Amino acid sequence: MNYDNIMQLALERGFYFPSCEIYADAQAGFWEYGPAGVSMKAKFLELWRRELVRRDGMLEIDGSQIMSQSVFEASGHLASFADPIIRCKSCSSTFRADRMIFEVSKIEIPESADLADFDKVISEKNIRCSKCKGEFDKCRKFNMMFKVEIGPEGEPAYLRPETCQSIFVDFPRLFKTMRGKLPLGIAQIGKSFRNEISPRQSLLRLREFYQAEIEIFCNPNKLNDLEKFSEIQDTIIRIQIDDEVKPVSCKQVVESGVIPNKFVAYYLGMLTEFYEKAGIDITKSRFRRLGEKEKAFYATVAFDFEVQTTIGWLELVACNYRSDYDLTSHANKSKEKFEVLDDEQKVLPHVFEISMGIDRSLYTILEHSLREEKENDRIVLSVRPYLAPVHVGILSLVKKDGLKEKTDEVHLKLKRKYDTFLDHSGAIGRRYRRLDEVGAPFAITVDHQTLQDDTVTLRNRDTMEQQRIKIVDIDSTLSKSVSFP
RNA sequence: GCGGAGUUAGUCCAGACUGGUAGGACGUCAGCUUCCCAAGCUGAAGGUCGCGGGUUCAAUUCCCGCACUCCGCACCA
Repeated sequence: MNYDNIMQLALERGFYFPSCEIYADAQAGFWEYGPAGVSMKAKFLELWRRELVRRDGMLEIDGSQIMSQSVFEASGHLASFADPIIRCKSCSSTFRADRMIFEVSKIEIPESADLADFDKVISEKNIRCSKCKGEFDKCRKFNMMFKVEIGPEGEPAYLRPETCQSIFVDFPRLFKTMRGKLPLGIAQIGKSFRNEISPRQSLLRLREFYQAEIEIFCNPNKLNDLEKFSEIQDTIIRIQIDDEVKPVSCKQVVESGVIPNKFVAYYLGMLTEFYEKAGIDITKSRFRRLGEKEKAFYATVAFDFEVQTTIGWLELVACNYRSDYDLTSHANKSKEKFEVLDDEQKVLPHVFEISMGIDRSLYTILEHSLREEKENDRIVLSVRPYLAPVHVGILSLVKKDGLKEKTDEVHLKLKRKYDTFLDHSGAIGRRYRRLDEVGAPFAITVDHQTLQDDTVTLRNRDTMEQQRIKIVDIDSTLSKSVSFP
């Protein structure tokens, strides 16, 4: 199913929809999660906690979304998270100054150079608009961070453009108080904000979006000294080598030197296992090593985890080896000490980051899970049961003869523990179809036989088959079927 | 930001050229019927036709501006 099908499902079934849509001044790039979206997101994040945070013994924090200016002076975002742009005075086309200059004059100016340097070259080389030959306005910086003003004096601060800065800033306290030992993972789920020039495609390019980020602090001298590597050494990851995606075990990928060390391979393997359990079609995924030009300014080695969707390859996770870039910067700026003891030696940890886009991941799960079954005239969202927005539909075959009351009783027993949907009205087939579309893996139906022997039918979403089970056994049956792996 | 196409009920769309405040399908709700897979019948609710301005006696329709959505370019941690 394609992007449009997912969009329609999202709007009709309450997965997500545009923010502030009743007002004309609603801005692009902001979307809301509806009930089904929230339910699925919560379960996805629970899986993430299980498969990454708890599995690897990481710490989880929840930091402020607004952070002080100093943080971003140190992190480099104030200077580097901005593009020098020039605008044509006559046709108002906007270009990146550094690229325009390079194309025309072959002079390379780093994008972080002073604005005056760009203006100087533009006037010296008489660079004109490539569309209309018009003159350019003065070069200016477009910073993608949202600035906010704090208090009556309007002190400057920023909405964080990535969640991880809290983790770096908090690292000294966390390491001391949580009795940290390297390697130590610190994780965070939260919102980040980027003033994208042109947000697109609903959840895929947002101005306000969710990230699940993990920063693993490690001793750079011990990147191949990792006992737990044996856990994932046979896990197959799909990695792009010379334009070809090959499935290779984590062990092989290190031995062949495609991935620089066991440490990185370990987390890429773990990430693959996570997405497999999240129901993404792993055969449509790849790790792609980024070239020098594509990498973020803080990364020394970067792998993107990408998946194939109907609108092309989509980046779900950025895995960056950030070395000591962040800790050194924050140490210099704040005078705080970031060195820690590892085997009686003082080291400044390096950081490997797994930066996941939650919204994009959820979209991909929907796209990889939604299918149309023409023979049964239905659309089915075959998500993993433990991620389903609704675990179980609870239906009365008909309303009368006391079946409604009996159904309500069954519902009452289940609704605290499971995400249920109670439904008494309409044709039974239609109610099953509706549940199929929100991905409910099971439906329980109370019929006339229920009144005689306290049994109900349990319908399986994917097979449409039913089995009859005792009411007292519903809980244990469901419990097994919808629990996390 | 540029170029193109759009925006009408929860969803998908018709209507407009020829101005007189809207219609279908699906969905939703209620009732009857059926009694396990979108059946049928009856009825109902739901739209200031994206927003603002202009022309006009009258604008969803014509004109202008803006926003949003989609596609392409550019941008993109």
